[in-house]
Amino acid sequence: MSYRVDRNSGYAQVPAAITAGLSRLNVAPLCVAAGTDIQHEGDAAQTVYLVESGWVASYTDLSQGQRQILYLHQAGDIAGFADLGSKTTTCSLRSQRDSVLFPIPIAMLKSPEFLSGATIAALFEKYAQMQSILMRTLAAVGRMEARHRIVWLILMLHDRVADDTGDEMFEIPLNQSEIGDFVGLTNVSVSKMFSRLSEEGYIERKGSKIVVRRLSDMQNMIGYQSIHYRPEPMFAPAQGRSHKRALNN
Amino acid sequence: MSYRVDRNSGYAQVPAAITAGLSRLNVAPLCVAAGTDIQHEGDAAQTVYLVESGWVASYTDLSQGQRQILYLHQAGDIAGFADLGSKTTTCSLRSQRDSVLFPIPIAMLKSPEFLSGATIAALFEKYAQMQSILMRTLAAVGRMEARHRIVWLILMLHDRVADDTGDEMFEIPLNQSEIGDFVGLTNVSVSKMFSRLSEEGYIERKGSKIVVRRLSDMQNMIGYQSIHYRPEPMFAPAQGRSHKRALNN
DNA sequence: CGGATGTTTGACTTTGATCAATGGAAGTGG
DNA sequence: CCACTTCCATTGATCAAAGTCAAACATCCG
Repeated sequence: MSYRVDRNSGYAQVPAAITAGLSRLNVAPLCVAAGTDIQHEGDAAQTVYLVESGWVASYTDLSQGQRQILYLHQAGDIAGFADLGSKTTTCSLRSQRDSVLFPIPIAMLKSPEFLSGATIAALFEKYAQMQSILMRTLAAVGRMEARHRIVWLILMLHDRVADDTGDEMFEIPLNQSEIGDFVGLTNVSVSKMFSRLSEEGYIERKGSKIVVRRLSDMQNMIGYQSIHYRPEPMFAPAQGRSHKRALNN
Repeated sequence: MSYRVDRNSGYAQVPAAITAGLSRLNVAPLCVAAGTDIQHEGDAAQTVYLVESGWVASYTDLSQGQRQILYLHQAGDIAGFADLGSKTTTCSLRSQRDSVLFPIPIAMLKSPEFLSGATIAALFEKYAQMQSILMRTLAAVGRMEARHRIVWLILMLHDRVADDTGDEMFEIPLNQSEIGDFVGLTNVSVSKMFSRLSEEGYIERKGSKIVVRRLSDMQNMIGYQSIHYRPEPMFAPAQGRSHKRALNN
């Protein structure tokens, strides 16, 4: 697996090629406290946000007051990209934790100055990864029973947050109502499912943190396939080695 | 809205900039009959497919035999992009109707030959649009009751297939079980919802085709916002003026 | 301490799933 | 042309999973 990174947030970080592009633009970082509304559905679409650290949620509110969280952006993700082609934004953004963002004006994003070959490659890769995660979310929400959705959420976050320290404890940057808004349940169901999973020894809960105790049992329960970040850059076909089997288990 | 196009499939078509990139690659079109499996989950990820005409579905099968249709690709869409960064594909592809595809090897997709400025622009725009539709799907599936999901599906397809001929009849390229696999219901529920919508005069059914009879009532029912394709190309590549500000028209 | 925020639990209700039978349309082969 | 099959859609009866409602409990914090 390799790909270790220093930061405590696991190995998610802004790809070097994007950092490089960014440095050419002279964009100032933006620090936001947890719970800040960064963008509201319907605003003019002018900026995308590259997450440097923290957690940001993309969500949308439906006509009958229900909310759907569409994506949890971690370090290295770009929020707001879906609105690149529209006049107004179609989703809202909110920081779930204290976060640092780089607001990139769309005009700049499209400038040749930013779009060097390596940066384009990194962006494509990022978008592919986000699309893949979105699709997995859709499959979980569309076709799994409540219990399995929660297991899926835990495994997905565990996967995205994983580091090699062996410390398996991590935090879900959502409260139970928000978890419900993410996986299509109510806070009550979420609470019940968590309690059951805890009773049955699949997870252990310490405050808002979680330890996965029976990882492979949970993976088997829902047939979970690990999200594998590519250990080698997309545009450097390079030596075959590495992820032979990264998958299953 | 403008943007009329000749073909009978409404105004969806392959963006010119992508056609241009394609012509530099010498890719032969691939004709597939309706119901053909084009790619299976787990295959090596080597190719993406640009849809020239027809309908292609991306789907995934879950461990307990359930299927989730993730995306309906129409002319101009690219299927398989989510696997750009992985070794094996995470979704399967199937033609829902007779279709013509351009299989683009990923190595070629990444070649500078294909990736001219205008082609990059068109790809970004396409991905943004697909991400946006995926997010809307997720919101519908995650947070709407059965009846509203069906209404959403009809409106979404109506939107994507719309042309200006005033002929409001269109075909859903899915049978009722597949519709269920798309919006997270069973075929039985889908049948009941369609029957009710028809009784109530929202739609009219002629064989496998549909006419929307009370469009704005349906839009109000679920607070539907039209997917708006941008009336002008994002990078305005053709006439020199290139990337100045193309956006927020 | 009081207030805000979030979680847990139980009683009850509802939506959509499941099961099963029926019917229709299209295609095939004799 | 008629049996026969296959694939799909429809309908009704029943059931179960998750939603709703409401109250209690926990934590945190000034």
